[in-house]
Amino acid sequence: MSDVAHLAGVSTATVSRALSGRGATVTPETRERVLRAATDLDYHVNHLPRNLRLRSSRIIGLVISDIENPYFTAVARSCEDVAQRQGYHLVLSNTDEDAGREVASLLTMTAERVAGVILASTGQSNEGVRRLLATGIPVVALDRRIEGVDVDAVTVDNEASAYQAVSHLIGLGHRRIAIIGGPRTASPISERQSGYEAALRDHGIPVDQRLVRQADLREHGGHRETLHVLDLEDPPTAVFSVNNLTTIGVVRALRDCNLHFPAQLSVIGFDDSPVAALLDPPLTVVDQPTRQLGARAAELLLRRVERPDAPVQEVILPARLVVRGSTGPPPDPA
Amino acid sequence: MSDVAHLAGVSTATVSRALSGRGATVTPETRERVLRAATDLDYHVNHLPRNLRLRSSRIIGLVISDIENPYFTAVARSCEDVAQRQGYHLVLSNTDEDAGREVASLLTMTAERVAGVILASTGQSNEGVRRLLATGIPVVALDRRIEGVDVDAVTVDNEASAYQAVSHLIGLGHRRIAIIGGPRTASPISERQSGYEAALRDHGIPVDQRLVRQADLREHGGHRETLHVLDLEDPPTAVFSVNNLTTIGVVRALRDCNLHFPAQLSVIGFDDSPVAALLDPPLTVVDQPTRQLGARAAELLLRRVERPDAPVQEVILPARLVVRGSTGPPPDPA
DNA sequence: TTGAAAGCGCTAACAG
DNA sequence: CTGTTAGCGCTTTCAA
Repeated sequence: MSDVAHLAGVSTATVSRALSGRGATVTPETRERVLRAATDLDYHVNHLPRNLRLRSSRIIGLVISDIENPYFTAVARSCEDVAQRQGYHLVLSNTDEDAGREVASLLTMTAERVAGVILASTGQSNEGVRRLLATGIPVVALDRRIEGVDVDAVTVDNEASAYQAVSHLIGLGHRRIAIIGGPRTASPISERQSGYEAALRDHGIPVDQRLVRQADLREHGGHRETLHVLDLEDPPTAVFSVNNLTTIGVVRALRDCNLHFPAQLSVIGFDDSPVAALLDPPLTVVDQPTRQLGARAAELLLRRVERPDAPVQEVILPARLVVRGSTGPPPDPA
Repeated sequence: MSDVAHLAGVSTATVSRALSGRGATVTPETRERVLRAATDLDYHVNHLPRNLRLRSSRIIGLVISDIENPYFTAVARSCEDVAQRQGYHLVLSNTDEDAGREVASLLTMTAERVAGVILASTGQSNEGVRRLLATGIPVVALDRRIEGVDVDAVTVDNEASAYQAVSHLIGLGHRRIAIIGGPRTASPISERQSGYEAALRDHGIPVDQRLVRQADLREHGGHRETLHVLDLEDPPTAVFSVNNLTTIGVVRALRDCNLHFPAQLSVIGFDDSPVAALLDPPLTVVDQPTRQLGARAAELLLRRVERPDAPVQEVILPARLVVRGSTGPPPDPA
């Protein structure tokens, strides 16, 4: 940088002003000279000292629980689009639903003084979040609320969408509807279960706890729990799967049992994908607004980076039931 | 930090040595005192000055062309696992096959002085790579070679695997085999096309250019090009799709035309996934070793971070044909 | 509008 | 083994 200053015949302060041009006042002519000198010397700014001086970087962290889940990658993509447009870069970190990894990630991000963090928390510890906030780094909760801290959040109206999905099944005549759920610690999952229970209750159908299963949020869990409910003496006529990965397991289980949907069993999954529409028949699903989730989260975060003490905001987005071929009336009573 | 030094009754240099403990020599007793002081004051190290001083961060960049492609997320996951185990963090950047975004990403990573970069290049410009290397930041090519620069690389033996896939079809009796390819600029794609041509040639089958299609690497392209070849007066009896996203389009096109595989047309796709096995019948695919690709790339990079002038290494991993139900003998001549 | 100079908070020579 | 000291390369007051 001092080389550039020399060549342009100015001070390093002026080079800085000319190049970063942040509200700085430089003669167009001086700027021109500096720019040319920088080009001639193939000079490119180094962010390390800048970050130190500014006590922050233009990087925002996105911490998700499963990088291989299309739901999160869709969210990540839209986050990145928004961030990039504002001149921020995205650091992606994958926790695998492991609270320890989550904390470790957040501590590193704190140490690196990222500009802010968007977090889909495992919900098992908020130590990492507390340190971020203590260091003055804003946090936006994505997909899941974070217990015990008051931060901006972008979530989906899980209860309403589950209610709608289950009501659809009830409307088709189903009475025995299984739910393949997950750990209650994740708020979206427990909200979907609540929506399921509310829909049954409102239609005068008692909740049969044997039909309420908790799987891991993987294909394996969906497969196992589906086999479990199919094995009951009074099996369900419909299955509501609350997660895209478990849905794959559900479909595989039906395939294994040689059961066809919707003739023998109706299926509703969560999250849409090109492949959901490719199954035969195509899957009825609850489609989450992933694009918007990511974009809104990034917007909320960047807004707060600029105005750290704006009022806390919570955005709840609606999901939408996409009715396709995997749901139909229950089979005639055996 | 100076607060901690005060409380522990030592200098900041000793605090640094005690906390980062890099080959540093501190009495266990002193370290103990420093650690306690740090805990008492809730002190946590700030990487910004450290990065400046060390002229580098412990962050490695991973630049991919499509964050929503399961192939790349699987690679990213294994990269991150390896990196994290060595105390590095991963910055993920998505270029969307856009050379401009690729260059911009690499310039930012250069400015942030990441420890190294793993790059699946669009192959349209190596300006970003040149600046990285000029700044002394190592680069590993992933999936695709980078023209004009001599760097470590981890790729798949695309030609051999395509050869194997097409030979499988020929062995079943197919003679008219279409390939749904992509832009030749991406080396894996053009290698797969070469493998396709070699297999035909070795079996005495002429290459019919009307069956060689170049799609974008998206679902849409696969769909369109499949419809195109099906519309020929002499349509193929088998389709080889060289990309996981185009394969989805291929399957959708067959669905649209009410064609069943393998009875009326055999299909081979690229990249395995839980869903490929769920289609009815399940898809025959070329399964790339994504786990290994990511892990080897990260290992190569970290090795080079430590020994910058080790000899350049190129790792070529084999892919494997997984024969399932979507391939069978061609239909009886009409 | 520009320059001089101070400093961001660590790390690493060097001396003791 | 530990302290002193000198930076890392920018940004930003403050004064001219």
